[in-house]
Amino acid sequence: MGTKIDFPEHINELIKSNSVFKHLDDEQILELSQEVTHSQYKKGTELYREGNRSKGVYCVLAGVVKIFKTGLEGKNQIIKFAKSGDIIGYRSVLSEELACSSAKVIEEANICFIPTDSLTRLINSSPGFTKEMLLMSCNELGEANAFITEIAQKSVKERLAEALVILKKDFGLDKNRCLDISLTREELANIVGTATESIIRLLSEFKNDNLIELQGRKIRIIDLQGLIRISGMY
Amino acid sequence: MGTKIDFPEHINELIKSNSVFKHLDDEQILELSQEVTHSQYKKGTELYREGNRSKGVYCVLAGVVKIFKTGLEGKNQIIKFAKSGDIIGYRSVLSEELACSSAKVIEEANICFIPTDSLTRLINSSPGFTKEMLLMSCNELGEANAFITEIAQKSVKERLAEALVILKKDFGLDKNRCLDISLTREELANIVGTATESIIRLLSEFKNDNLIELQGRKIRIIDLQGLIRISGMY
DNA sequence: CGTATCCTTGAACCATGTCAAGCAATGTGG
DNA sequence: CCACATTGCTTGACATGGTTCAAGGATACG
Repeated sequence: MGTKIDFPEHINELIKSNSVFKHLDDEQILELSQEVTHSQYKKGTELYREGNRSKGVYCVLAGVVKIFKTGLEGKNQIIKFAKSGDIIGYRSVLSEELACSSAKVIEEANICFIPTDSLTRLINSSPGFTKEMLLMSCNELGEANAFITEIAQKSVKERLAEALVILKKDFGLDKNRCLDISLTREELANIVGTATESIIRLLSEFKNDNLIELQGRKIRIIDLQGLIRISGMY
Repeated sequence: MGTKIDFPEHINELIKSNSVFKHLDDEQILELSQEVTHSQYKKGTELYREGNRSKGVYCVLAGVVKIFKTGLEGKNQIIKFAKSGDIIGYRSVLSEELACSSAKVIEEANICFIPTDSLTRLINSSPGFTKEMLLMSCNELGEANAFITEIAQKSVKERLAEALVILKKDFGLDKNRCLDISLTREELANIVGTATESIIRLLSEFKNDNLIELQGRKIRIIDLQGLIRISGMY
């Protein structure tokens, strides 16, 4: 087993991180490995910003990045979180448009960067790669459509309950059964699409109803079924 | 000029309808033409339904189809309208999942159907086709993300104004400067994500403010700039 | 030309946003 | 290590946009 060619460790990790790369042959990987850069990013780093020209895509190997759009009065809407295995920023690169969202590191992250030209070459030379990208895009599209319906039809309380359930699914729980992601109240509000104050009041309501416990930003899940019931998921 | 092979007329129209087909060679088109079916659908026809297994994709040559998701209390959220040149239902086919939305004809439509197997073969044999599909998917993804932010942050009034502006852009105006698409108040509500009554009250407010005129389902656009200003688009 | 669907309006209610004020936690420079 | 600044959190009071319910009128379509 093992690769025949001795690629840098971050390239091996990159390839393992996402199935889009699985069809590439050694030659394509070699070429790619000479163009991919790799960095550690601190919390708060902005990877790209809405309205700017994209220079390439980012592949998250570790850490967490939030993807968001800024509305009229500077209020942000979080579209998704990217974590290990996620590729972000590809939409504007492929459509050759300005970035339509911003990306900011919210947990120290380990990220590879693939320049536009390299990505374009992969698309043109590897049908398998393109096909995997297409699948990825379709999956995100399905999630986005579900999100639209949810935000349009459910109450803030239902949406918050669902957000907690989804965060639990995506990031899991630590040893204390707390959500393994640290978000400010404002960020929670920017997921749910509501005011910070509403989040605070609902979280404390959930606490009173013995669904969760709170210690600062730590949210301990006590009654997952209860949250699912409130969220109206099925 | 003209094609060397004499394909059925609907196949020629299909190929002209959308750039995803532009990279196919005569052999691929010939094969496709033997598998594609073609029908006229009356208003109200259901093409597919949320939760069912998809058998293929639909290419709209003429008419209008609404794509929507049904929420908990039977309330629908319209995700998009498909018209001439649009391909629908591809997400679930490619992801091999059950359909996550429903499609219903709202204006008599002329539609080609491409079975799953044919689509899969095209994807596997034509990198150009796959690439175009990827672009299409990315564009829809961009629109979906914009929609999320809008519905999460804007008031019902702003969203209705924006919906009218977008309908004007997508469907144009007839000779009387009326929107060239006929929607019930309920359908408008299902786009905007609100109650039918709210739409009625806001439409009549817009009428009082000399932005639009109403004659049944006909909506005449009087002051497009005014609508754009209210919508907060820029 | 009757039936079903759609549209409209009023009234009451309430979920949610907004504003204001104070506290807690965290970080920074002297 | 303290003082100060900054940022985030919480709570209360209040305003209001939007939903819901109910009832009657208009319109579309077979």
